[in-house]
Amino acid sequence: MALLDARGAAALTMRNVAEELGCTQASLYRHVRNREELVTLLVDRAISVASAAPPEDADWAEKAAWSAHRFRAHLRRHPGVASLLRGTERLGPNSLAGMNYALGLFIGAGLSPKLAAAAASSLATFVIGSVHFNLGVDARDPAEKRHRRRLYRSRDAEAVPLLVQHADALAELGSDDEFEVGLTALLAGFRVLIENSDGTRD
Amino acid sequence: MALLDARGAAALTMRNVAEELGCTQASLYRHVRNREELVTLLVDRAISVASAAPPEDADWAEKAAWSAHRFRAHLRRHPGVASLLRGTERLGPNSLAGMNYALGLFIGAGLSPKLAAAAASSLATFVIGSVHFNLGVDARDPAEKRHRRRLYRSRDAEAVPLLVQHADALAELGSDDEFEVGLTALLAGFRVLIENSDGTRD
DNA sequence: ACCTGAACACCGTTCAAGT
DNA sequence: ACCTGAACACCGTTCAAGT
Repeated sequence: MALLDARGAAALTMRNVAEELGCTQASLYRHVRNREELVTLLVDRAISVASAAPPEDADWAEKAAWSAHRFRAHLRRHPGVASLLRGTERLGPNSLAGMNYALGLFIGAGLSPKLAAAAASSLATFVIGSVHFNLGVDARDPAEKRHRRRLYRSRDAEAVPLLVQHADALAELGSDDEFEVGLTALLAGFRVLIENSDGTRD
Repeated sequence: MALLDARGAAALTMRNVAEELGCTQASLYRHVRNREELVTLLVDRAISVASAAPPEDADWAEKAAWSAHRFRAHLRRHPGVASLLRGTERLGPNSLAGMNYALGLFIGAGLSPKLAAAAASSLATFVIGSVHFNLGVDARDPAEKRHRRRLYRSRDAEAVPLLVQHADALAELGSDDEFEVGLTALLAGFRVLIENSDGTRD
């Protein structure tokens, strides 16, 4: 994990891990089936750190938002972990615990187990996806902002007129704002879903 | 692209591409700066195929849903492309055209350019994320379904009681349902956003 | 200009051999 | 049981040399 944080996902090779641990690469295979398993373990551990319990005095939407923010913040602080996240690694014990928690949250809010699971999963998809697609981009860096604006403005005004026209607004939009809008929309959508399924309940 | 579809992302090596093209690996670097550039070009081409125009007689939400479904379907038919998708590769001409289209859609629906960009970006994040995190999982396969149910049911009932309790419902939930719920929620949330920003408009 | 052959510095994984 | 050294079959990239 130290290696991953310090030198990034690309440096997480069996040779480097072995060196960090002071043994040969071959010995690692005594403790871990292959590199894939090592990655799974690392990801699951990172998830455990990220999933603390939200404040008790809050409704489901506030709790969901709180957890989503915390999870995202943790992943952004450890970009190496984020870049390792794939669909196949949701099976570790800590990932499952997180899923169990989210499921309880949405069932408590009034959704059926199936809908609750879909909602929880969608939320996780969005959080992880939004980190994943903004890796290596620091939105707060002014140089980055200028670069984005120049990029949009220099495009072909015939092909993508709106990008050119609104280059300033687009450059201004950081990944934080983007995340906030998406999260708010998703939760508002869940609320609509809850109200609708309330109506059709027997 | 043929190589990618036939043998997957892992087989997309410079040596294999060279062999497919009937030349040496070294010659590839005459046409492409490095492997990264090759990937970017492939991804952008795939996006162009996926982004056809939705039917004219539809409101913004129907159009957005139509495009999202089409994009997702295309990515699922070409898993190799999906697994190559990263945040850094949204800069190809076709990706930008898609972004321009989505921006127009949400501005037309009544959002400010900034909010429209955030909405478009969130939607893309969700679509790509949901494909990404379900790679290699065929939800319709009954064996897969049984396997999921067994997986949930065999967990520790103390640690993750809800997963065990609702194992059947969770196993039933495929990635299609999951996507549908998330997409609907996101669009419903955008609608709320539009109504609110209508009210506060000068 | 474009291509080749050969090399460089890396990977993940395996396995007989040691203790 | 755990570790080592050495190898195997791969990577992406570079570069002098050819045409």
